[in-house]
Amino acid sequence: MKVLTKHTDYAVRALISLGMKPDSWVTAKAVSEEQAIPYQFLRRIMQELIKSGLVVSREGAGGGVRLARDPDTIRVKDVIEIFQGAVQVSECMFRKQLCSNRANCVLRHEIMRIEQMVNDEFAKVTVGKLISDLKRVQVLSEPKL
Amino acid sequence: MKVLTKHTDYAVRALISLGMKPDSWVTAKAVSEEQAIPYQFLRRIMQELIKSGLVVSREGAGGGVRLARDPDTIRVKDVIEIFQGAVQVSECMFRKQLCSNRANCVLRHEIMRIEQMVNDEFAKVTVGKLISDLKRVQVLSEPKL
DNA sequence: TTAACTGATACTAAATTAGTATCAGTTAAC
DNA sequence: GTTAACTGATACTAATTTAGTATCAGTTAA
Repeated sequence: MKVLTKHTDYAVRALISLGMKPDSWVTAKAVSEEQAIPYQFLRRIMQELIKSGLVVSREGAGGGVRLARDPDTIRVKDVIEIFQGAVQVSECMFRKQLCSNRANCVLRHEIMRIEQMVNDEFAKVTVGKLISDLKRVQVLSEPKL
Repeated sequence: MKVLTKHTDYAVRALISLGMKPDSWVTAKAVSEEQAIPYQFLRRIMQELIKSGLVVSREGAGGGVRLARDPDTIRVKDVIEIFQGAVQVSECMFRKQLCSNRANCVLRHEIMRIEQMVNDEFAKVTVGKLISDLKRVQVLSEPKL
């Protein structure tokens, strides 16, 4: 069971890269090298992130992209929704006729409950949190002076 | 984000059908009609369930399939693992070199945590539980005498 | 002997995911 | 004002997964 697609995975990692270099225009090239993401693929992912308003861009030489807002306000859930669509809340609740088969219905009820949990969890994880985790890990692994 | 594939969804519903008719051989045809599952597709799903030991079959006229054990011991998690593979515990833990990119690593850590939650939840849901939920729903919706 | 079944397996179609390529337009710097 | 370094837009292909179909062989009950 694969939770995140490459799109989402790469997007989050790109957002982390951008979040670690605040107030500067970072090129797609630089991110693609830093995160080992195929350049053209990342470009398309970036364009989605720009369209959705999570990052802003500047064209031309010396241009690039940067986060549009505080990393703490960018949730992994938001990124998932851009690339994989919203976590499905089963149609069951809204369209009664789909529930005529009740075996289907009780199963969906459980699925909905679990999907909601996943949703809530991914809403708690922000790019800001990942960056601070990352910095903590890096400090721990630094050789002692 | 789709949690269950049709394979798993159909399989669970088929198991519910079988669990509701204990001690009798139920044909794939009957299940396919009851649950509105394409017959040939269900047949292949059944064959997987048989191979994996969740159901047993009897060949020939008057044959069919039945649950191999108590519905309370058949977990949705088991079914997911048959058709969608185990919930991925990131390779990150086992192959250190994949963690050289730390942005990747902190993200995976969160994913692993959430996957574990999902895993645990689907382990709690058994076919027996779904059947009892189902019976409860049916009683509630019966017209009063 | 025949009809009702499952066992095994090969196949196709559709959808999703992953990745590539190209050309147009913008900007900084020389 | 030309050029190099960028993003914007968009069209395309390849690989993988998911969904579904079809067929023939073998087993069993009646």
